Amino acid sequence: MSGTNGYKTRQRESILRYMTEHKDSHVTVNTISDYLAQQGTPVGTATIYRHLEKLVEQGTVRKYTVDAATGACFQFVEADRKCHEHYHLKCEKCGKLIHLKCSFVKELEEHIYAEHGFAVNPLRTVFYGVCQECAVPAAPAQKEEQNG
Amino acid sequence: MSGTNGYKTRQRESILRYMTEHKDSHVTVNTISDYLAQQGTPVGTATIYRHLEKLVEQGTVRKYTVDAATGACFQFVEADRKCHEHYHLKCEKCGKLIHLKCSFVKELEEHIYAEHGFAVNPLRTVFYGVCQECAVPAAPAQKEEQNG
DNA sequence: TAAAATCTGAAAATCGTTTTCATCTTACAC
DNA sequence: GTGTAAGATGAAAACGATTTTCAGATTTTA
Repeated sequence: MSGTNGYKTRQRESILRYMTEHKDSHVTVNTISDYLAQQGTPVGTATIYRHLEKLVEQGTVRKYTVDAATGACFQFVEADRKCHEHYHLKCEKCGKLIHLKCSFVKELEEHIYAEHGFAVNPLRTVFYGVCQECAVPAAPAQKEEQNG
Repeated sequence: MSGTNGYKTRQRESILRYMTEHKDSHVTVNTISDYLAQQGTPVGTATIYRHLEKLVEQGTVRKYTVDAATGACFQFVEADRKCHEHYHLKCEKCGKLIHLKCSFVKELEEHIYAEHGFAVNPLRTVFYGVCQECAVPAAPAQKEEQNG
């Protein structure tokens, strides 16, 4: 609490490194678990969950859900980017994160605050949807899990 | 499949009626289960899940997730009502969920699609922030589940 | 080096959701 | 009405993601 960021452990390093090296894909706890086990440096799932939770709390990692059956997804967020000044668009299909720099959104933020008395937090708010590349003209009519 | 919509049963009627009478709230399987049990017409959760699944398949009901810990939410959808989809504001402090019916957001949605080529999914997108009640007064600071 | 703070992971506990399966109901022909 | 096949039901077990427990291991700090 008092400025501490926790002890430096092999597990913590492994997880953090994995996150920084996989910024553009849907990372789940299993993804990480399987990878580390395969690398010969297994880490218990409980530990992975615990570290990710802390990383999310401190804003280093973002937590989101694409498919309820798959479980939570996590994504590393770069600190050097002024992410607090813009919003994000997250493609539900490819997992890509788009940094949206748009004055329109800022206006909406102000509108919501002025008219609805709600102070939006840009850091945690993510717009989910489908990006241009993943937008398929011909609807494949799959048996996909609904999510909205 | 061949035009059949299943047998007409008490359980099916109860569930459908509940959905049509609660179009504006977050309905979960437990919500329905508790209500029907209290009404003296209990329906097993497995049955509720089964019926909701069918209703979702046929487009009568929409399935979405607001909070992973709470589980799936369901909402009755009327054909003429689809354009009235609304967004949600989630207070990070007290956990309250606010239904935001605001044309400004709709405009933003259209703007993002037209100018940024991204099709926002309104039901999966949640604005996180702080509500009016939790704003200035002593922060209630709870241990809420993260979801952004 | 010792004590205190923190971390780890196997196993158990939770919790939402799905499946199993033996038993009812409904729809429909006779 | 009676018989029956397709479909529905629900208690309990199974499942899968996530959390908690707890005894033992590790990192810090003094």
